[in-house]
Amino acid sequence: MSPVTQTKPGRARMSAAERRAAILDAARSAFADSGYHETSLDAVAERAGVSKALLYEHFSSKRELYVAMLEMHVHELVERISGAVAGAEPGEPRMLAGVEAFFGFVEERRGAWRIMFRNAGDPDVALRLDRLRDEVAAAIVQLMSEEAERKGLDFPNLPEFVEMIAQQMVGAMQSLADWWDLHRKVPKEQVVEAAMDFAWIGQERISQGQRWSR
Amino acid sequence: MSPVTQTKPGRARMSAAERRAAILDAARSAFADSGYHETSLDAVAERAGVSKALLYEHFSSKRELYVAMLEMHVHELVERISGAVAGAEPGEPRMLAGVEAFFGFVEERRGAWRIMFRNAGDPDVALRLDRLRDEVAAAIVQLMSEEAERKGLDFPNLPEFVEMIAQQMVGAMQSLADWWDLHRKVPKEQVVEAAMDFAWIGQERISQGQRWSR
DNA sequence: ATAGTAACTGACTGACCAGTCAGTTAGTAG
DNA sequence: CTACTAACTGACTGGTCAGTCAGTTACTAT
Repeated sequence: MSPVTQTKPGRARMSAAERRAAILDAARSAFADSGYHETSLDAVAERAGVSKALLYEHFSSKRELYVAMLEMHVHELVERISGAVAGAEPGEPRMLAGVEAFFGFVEERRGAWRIMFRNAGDPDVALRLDRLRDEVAAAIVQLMSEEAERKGLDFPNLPEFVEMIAQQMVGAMQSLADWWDLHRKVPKEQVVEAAMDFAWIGQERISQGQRWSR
Repeated sequence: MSPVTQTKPGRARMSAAERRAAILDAARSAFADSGYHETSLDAVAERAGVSKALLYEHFSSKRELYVAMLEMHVHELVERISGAVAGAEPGEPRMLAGVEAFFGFVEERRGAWRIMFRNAGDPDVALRLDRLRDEVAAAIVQLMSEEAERKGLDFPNLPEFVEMIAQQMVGAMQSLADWWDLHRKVPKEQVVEAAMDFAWIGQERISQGQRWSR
């Protein structure tokens, strides 16, 4: 037996990149459980199986760690949606693809979803998320405009109008996702369907020039 | 001149009820500025022009103070909406009344709105707000069902379906209100119109049995 | 006046926690 | 084997802040 160089099990030494990834993962699960302010870095360190000091070898502050972790998931979400949208035919199939990609993310990355839109807590972080929402809304505005042009219709000339519709679509999806998070028994297809029923129909009628009164 | 009993100006002694109200008001403005965690009770006390110890004569903890303040505004919002809804004819006018009351609140009570849905921060507080959202959604479900019955239509039998539509309506309004908070130049009527265009049309078509595909 | 009580305060404490530092340990190049 | 470096740690600190306490001040009833 050569009992030399024996490291504690589970305390394997890792390369910087591996350790960084492990810390990000621990951060995700810790923050998802308790929110930003309620989670101490000691708790994150413990979950990652390292000392708190090591966290500072990889991230220069609590906020930086949080933001790096958040950004990772934001990036994934954006990639998934924009990939799905880009690969679909214009019009209805495109919207369906986007909606499905979105709810797919929510389904698979439950923890990530919670962090992204339910725990912000910190003002700066909330700001970053607001920007994300606005980007998504802007993308929707873009698609709706193309759509309208394709059909030879024109939207109400009021420039804020389309923006307001897009903001509502984003809010509706987000709210539905939150609800779903607490009602997981409902299968994804039904959720997607409800989203399409509500948002697509509303949007489509509006783009045909129909308004609520008269 | 009778320079006796002279209190420092602005440090007037008040009855318990007056002081309580003053503290709640200071709390609203302080919390609205910086969020729950970022606001210290010393800051609230200073804004109210009293010592921190006095806060504890009226509220037994920071959270209790926050919740009391929140509850006050939640109550006002609920009253305004339910009052407006109750006083309107069923169907479209009813929804319009509700939407108008809602955006009226957002317009007049800007600070309150921000506190309520933008800087919860604390998990318990977020829970209270979730419950509010669910109550509102439940009320919408109720109205939609009555509406459907009145018209002799029936909604998709799937019980979760109506719930999902209602959740989306709530989310859409909330999101639009947030957007409006940053784009105040847009007049209320246009915001209300956009909300009605999106949500009413979507809801109405669905209640006529129309679905997005086929 | 005087006693009683309700409003109010300054000064304190104990816990928590982000962030630091002076090291130790384990791979790895020569 | 040795020197070098990169991964890693325990123990500490300084600041913040919710919550407390031992009072003081002003109003009110008798």
